[in-house]
Amino acid sequence: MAKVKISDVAREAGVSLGTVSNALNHPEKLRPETLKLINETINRLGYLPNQSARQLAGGTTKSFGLVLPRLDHGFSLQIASGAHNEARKHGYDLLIANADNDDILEDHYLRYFMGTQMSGVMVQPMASPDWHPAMTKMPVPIVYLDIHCSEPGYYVAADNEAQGRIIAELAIARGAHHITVVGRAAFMQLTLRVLGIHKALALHPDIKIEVIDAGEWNTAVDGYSIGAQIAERSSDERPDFVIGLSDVLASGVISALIDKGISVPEQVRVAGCDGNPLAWSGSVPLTTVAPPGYEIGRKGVQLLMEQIENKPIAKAKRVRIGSAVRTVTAGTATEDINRQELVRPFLLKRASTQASTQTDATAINLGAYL
Amino acid sequence: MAKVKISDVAREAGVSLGTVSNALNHPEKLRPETLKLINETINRLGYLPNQSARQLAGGTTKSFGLVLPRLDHGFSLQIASGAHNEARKHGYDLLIANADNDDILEDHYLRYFMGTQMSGVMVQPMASPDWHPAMTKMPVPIVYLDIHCSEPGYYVAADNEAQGRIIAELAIARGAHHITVVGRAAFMQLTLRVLGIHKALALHPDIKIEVIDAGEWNTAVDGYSIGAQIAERSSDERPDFVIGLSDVLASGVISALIDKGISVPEQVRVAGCDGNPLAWSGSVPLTTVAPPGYEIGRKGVQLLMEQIENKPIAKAKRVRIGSAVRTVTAGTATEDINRQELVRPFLLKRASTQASTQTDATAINLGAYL
DNA sequence: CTGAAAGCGCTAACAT
DNA sequence: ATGTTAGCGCTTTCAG
Repeated sequence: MAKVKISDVAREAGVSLGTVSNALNHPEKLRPETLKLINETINRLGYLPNQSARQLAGGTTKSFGLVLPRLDHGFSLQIASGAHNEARKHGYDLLIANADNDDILEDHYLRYFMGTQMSGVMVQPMASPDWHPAMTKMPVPIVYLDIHCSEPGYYVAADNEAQGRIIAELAIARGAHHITVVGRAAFMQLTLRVLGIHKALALHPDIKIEVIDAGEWNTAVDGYSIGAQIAERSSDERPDFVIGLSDVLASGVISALIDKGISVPEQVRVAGCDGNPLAWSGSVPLTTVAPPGYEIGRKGVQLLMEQIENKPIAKAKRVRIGSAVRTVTAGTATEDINRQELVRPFLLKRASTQASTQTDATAINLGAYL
Repeated sequence: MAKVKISDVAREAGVSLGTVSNALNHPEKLRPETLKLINETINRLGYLPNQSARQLAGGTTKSFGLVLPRLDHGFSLQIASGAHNEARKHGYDLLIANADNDDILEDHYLRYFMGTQMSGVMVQPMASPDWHPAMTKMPVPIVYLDIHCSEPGYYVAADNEAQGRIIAELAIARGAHHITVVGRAAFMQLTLRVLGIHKALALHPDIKIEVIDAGEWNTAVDGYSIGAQIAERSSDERPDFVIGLSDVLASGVISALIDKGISVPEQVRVAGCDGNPLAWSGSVPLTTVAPPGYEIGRKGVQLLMEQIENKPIAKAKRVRIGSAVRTVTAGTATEDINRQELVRPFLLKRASTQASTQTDATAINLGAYL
C-alpha cells in the first residue's frame, strides 16, 4: 500500500538513485546488465514513476489534451480518433475530457490541461474562441477545432461552404428543378452552407430555389412540421429536392413526407448536410455530407506539433488573414499568427436521394457507430 | 510566454506567497477583500497553477481516469457518459484515454493514470484482468468495467445471462416454435448469454432449440453465410426465430435472408443480443438487448468512491464470492475483497421481431449516436 | 495575515 | 558507467 518510490528501487537493486532515473529516461546510457537488474526490481516492487514529480523536475509531458463538447456525437469521436492516431505517431499520449455541453466545464478542463503542463491542447469549443481570449496567450500550444475566426490562433475546421456546395451539386446531378432548403441558419456554419448552396446554383438559373427559414432549433420536430407543409402543396408547387441544413431536420422532413403519402426518394428526394453518417429516418437512409472529423483531429495534432517544433510539418495550403501574420523564424516564439486549415467534407450517398447502390460502404470506419 | 508562478502573483498582489496558496486551497480562511485582490491579480497575470507541483506537494488530485478499449463503440461512450456525470457529482474530474484496441496501450495508460496520482482508475479491459494482476495491488483504487471474475477486485458488468434470458423470453412471447442461436461462444460473456437462453427455454420443452456454432469471428459475413444456409432449408426445418449472439451477426443473417427472398420479420424473426442500439441491416431495424453502459459507468465511479471513503455508498446488492471477503472496517485498508455489481440489460424492440410500434423511442439518450 | 522553511518524487547536471 | 546534489512549483506548518 505504501507507495514505492525511486529510492526504494535504487536501494533494493543496490544501485544509486540517479542510475534508476537513467534506466527510466536514458536506458541507452546503462550497461544492459544493470538495466536488466533495475527493470526486474521495478517489476518486483511494482514501482510506478510519479508522473507529477517527473514532469515537475523534467519539463514536458509528451502528451496532449483534447476537450470535447460531448461524447455522444460521432463527429467528436472521429476527431478524437484522428487526433489519437496522429498523436501516437509522434509518440504522444492523448487525454480526452468531456465538457458535457457546459461552458464552465470546458474552461475548467482547458485550464486543467494547461496546468498539467501538457505539450499541447485542443478544443472543439461550443462558443466562439473569442469567448475566452485568455487562453490564446497561454504558454501552452492550443488549437481550435471545428471553428475558425480571424483572431490570432490555430484553427482547423470543416469547409462548410463546400458542404453546401457539394450537396447542391448532387441535387443538380439528380436533375432537380425545384430545390427547397430547410432550416434556420442560426450559426455561421449554417450560413456558410447556405452560401455554398447558392453559389452552386448560381450557375443554374433554371433551377428554382426556395429557403424555408423556420423553426427555432432545427430539431426533428421542426423538420416534421415543415415536411408536412411541403407535403400539402400541389404537386407543381412541391419541390423535388429538399436539403435539410441539419440531418435531424432532414430526417423529420422524410418522416412527414412519408406519413403524408409522399414517397422518398421517388417523388421528393431529401438530403441532410451535417454529416451524421448513420442518420436514418423510418427506413430511408439519409444522404448527407460528412465533415471529415478524423482528418480534423489529425490536422489538429499536426498544428500542435508545428507549434512545438516551431516550424511547419505538412505542406498543406495556408490561409492567411489580414496583416496579422508573421513569417515564422526558426527557434523564435511566434505571436499573432493566424493559421487556418480547411478540410473538405465528403458526400455520403444513400437511399433518400436514390443512391446508385444502396450499400455505399464508403470505406471510412463509420460502421462501428452501430 | 514565461510562465507566471505563484510567487509572481504574490509579489504583484503585494501579499505573501502562502496567502496566495490559501486563496487557492482554503479561500474561506481569507478576508473577502484580500481574496478579491488576489483573484484579480491571478486573472490579470493569467496565472495557471501548476497541477503537477500541486499534486506533488499536496497529495491527491480529485480526478479519475478511464481507459476505454475504443471510442467508436456506443457502449463505451455510454460508460464514459455515466462515469462522467457521477464523477462530477462528487466533485471529481474525469479524464479519458483511448487504448485503441491495443493491449500495450491499455497497460500504458493504466500506468500513466496511476502514476499521475489519480484518485481512482477505471478500465474496460479487452482481456481478462488476470492478464495484468500487477494492477490489482496498486496503491490506487481501480474498478474493472464490463467484466467480472473471482479474483479480488472491484467489478461492474452487464448481466450477460440476463441478456440471453431476456431475448429468449421475447422469442417465447412472440410465439416461436423453433429457435436458432447463431454464433461462436468464444468469450465467457457469450457463453453466459447462451446459458441464459437455455435457462429461459428450459421451461418450454415444446420449443425446439438449435445452436449453430459457426464462423470464427462472429462477423457480419459469418452471419450472412449462416443466414444463407438457413434460407435454403425447407420451410418446416427453418427456424421462425433466430438469435444472433452479436448484433453484427444478426445483421448478416437478416441480409442473407432477405437476399434469398425470405421476409423478416414475417417469415423469420431475428434478434441480436449485444446491444448496438442502432444496429440495422438493409432496412430492417434490429431488435437487441442493450447493456446499460451509462449505469455501468455510474456504478464504476460509485465503487471508486467507496474505496476512497472506505465505506459503501449505494445500498445495492453485493455479491460476495468465496471466503475472500472481509468486512470493511472504517479507516482500514481492505485487501482481498471481491466486489461485483451486475447491471441488468434492457430490451430494445424493433422491426426485426415485429415490434408493436416501429418507433420505440425508449427514452434513453441513444439518439445522439446518429 | 505574513515570512520562512521543509519537503513531495523526480530529472539533469555535475562529479567521480 | 555510476553516484551526488540542486532545484522544479507548490502546500503546509509554525512562529510571529
